[in-house]
Amino acid sequence: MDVLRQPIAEELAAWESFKAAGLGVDAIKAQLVRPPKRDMGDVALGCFVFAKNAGIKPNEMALKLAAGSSQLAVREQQTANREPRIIESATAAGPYVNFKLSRAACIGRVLSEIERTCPGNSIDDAPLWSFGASEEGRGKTLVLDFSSPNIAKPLAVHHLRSTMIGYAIKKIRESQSWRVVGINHLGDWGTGFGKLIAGLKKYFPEVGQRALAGDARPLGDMTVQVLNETYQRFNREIKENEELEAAGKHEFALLERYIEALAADKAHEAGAAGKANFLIWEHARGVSLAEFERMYAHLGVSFHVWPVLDLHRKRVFTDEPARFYRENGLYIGESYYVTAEDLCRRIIADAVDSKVAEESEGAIVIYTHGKDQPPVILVKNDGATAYHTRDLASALYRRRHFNGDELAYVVGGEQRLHFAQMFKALEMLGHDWAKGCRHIDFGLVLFKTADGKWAKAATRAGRVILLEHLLDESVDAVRGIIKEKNADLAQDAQQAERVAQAVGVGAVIFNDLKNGRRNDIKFDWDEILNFTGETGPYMLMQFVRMGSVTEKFHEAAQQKAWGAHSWQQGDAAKLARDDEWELALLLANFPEALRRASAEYEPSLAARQLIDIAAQTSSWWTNTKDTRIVGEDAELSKARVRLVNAVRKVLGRGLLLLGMTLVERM
RNA sequence: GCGCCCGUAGCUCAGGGGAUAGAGCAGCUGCCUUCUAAGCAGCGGGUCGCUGGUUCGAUUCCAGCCGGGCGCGCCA
Repeated sequence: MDVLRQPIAEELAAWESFKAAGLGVDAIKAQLVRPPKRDMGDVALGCFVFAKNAGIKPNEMALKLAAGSSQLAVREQQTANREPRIIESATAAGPYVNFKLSRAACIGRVLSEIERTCPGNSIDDAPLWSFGASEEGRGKTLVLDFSSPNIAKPLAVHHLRSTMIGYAIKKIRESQSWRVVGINHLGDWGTGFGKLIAGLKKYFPEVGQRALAGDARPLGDMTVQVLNETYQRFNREIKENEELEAAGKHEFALLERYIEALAADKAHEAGAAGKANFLIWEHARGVSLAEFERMYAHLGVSFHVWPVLDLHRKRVFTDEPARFYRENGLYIGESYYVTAEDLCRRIIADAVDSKVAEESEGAIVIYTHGKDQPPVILVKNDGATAYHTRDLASALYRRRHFNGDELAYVVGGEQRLHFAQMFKALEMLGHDWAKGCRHIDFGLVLFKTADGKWAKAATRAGRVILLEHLLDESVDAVRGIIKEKNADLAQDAQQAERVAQAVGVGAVIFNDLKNGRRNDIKFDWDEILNFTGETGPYMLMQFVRMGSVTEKFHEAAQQKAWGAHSWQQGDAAKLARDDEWELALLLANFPEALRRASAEYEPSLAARQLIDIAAQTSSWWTNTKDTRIVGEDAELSKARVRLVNAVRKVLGRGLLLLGMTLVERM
């Protein structure tokens, strides 16, 4: 209704009956809804609020307002040379006024708006389509933390959630003119890495030797998988041998001391052992990043290491920062904040000086939620910083370097307490911008346990599925379907593979984004590899169909000399069917769905609107089989293909915003 | 135990102070000489967890209870 809501409200505001009631455009706009049944009308105006303010009953208000329709004939004359009038009639129905709209006028407006905002017809033009854009966030910056996996661990399905929810939010926000800085807050610091180093030295002595010798690749060809197994093996052994715990802490302390020395340009004083640990850590980080990169490439996501440096260690950020931030996020791992501008230390000093923090059990803590709730730990009893400290530092950094008006964190709901504490701590430290901090939480990925219940992923219990495995299975299933159903496409092996990737990965992405992000996801192979119904492949299917009808039109146009792109002159008045009207209304509503998706950090609101559009499209497609969309009647065919084009662009635009890849055939 | 999140059709989920609560999956029935059937049309399927409260009106808001999940000081 969005493209239509404004003009409808403007028209109504000009009615004498609305003027008499003192109702302006905005007040009217807020009360416009769709009636529950088609035969009631096209839009309804709820009169509850107006009636309350006027001190009369809603039914009476509805009657009064509807009476204004008697002036429609007069209005007709006044608007004779302007845009065609939209409202055709008004009837009071209980507490509502139901309006019938001029279909031709409305569809004309919707199609024109989509055509105006979405130039070009190829999928290469699609990134420029902007239907539903707004200026809401112009001049404002959102710093968006998403994906943020831990290094030395493989990416599992639950990482997909943060990555794709975050990526979609980034694109959706950008559509509302926000500048969005995506940040991949790599989990690359903490005592865990001391344990990893200790484990590597214990089980693979050559790693320690190479590192001591200054080898920059002490891990050789080790994979992330091996690193992860080493870490787990070491952890298992800790349970039997408590001394290993201390060994891990020791290795981490060496590493932290070294990196601090490095930042202070005193690395030579830090000793060989620290440097060796640093080399191991740095290599492990590199191995992990290489693996992440492979996965991100599949998903179409890109991050750059921050600060972006050239060989001479000068910032060579980019000539086009706006574009850079649109196309890339930044890797700023936790480790960055250990040394960055001394932020951690300053936060600690600040908290202690202002008496916000206090000493407790050998640690320095902030009680954010009372003494009976766990505190934020700034300094652990072994003197090391905790992850809270680094998170606080990162918030300050983001605020300072990226001027974030909002700082948002796309992180699972298990960490609700953590973020509540962190935001509260910022507030207690006097940072009033903490009000602009948001935890964008999402549900867990659950797996079936041996006794048939659903439970959180657990590597040890074998309840974990690697992201790569999931994507492979999905793409593989799509390959099979292409072979089975589209022999033409299958013959072009290269093209078929591209399509299989786009559709297979798209299926996984759409499955993740179509429902509210806070729902837990029950991982079920049968469901995720079932491509019927409200799925990614279904969405792409409708997009592809709209493309092939357009091609069909061009063939027919050539044969019958209609003119190659003559559909662009299609007359909206020819679109008289109910399903065409319904479709136009759904298209008109897309901008509002986008706006809400942006405001609520909820991609599913956009995805749902797209599902409705796709379903209505598919129904229309089948129900026009008798006359065909491209049929004998030139004028009807032109008008319908004009609608086809609009649907194709809105679907294409929406799917791109969700992070999917478009295809021409499938 | 405390804190937070969640209970809508057999399953997975939309919706949300207002007009007869909607989809998909699964099941059953039809529909491919014709623009892609990864589709469409139809059928069956509901005490919106329970009990109170606020309201002209509650599935929606509030409280309590029941059921499920997550979190709960030095892992991140």
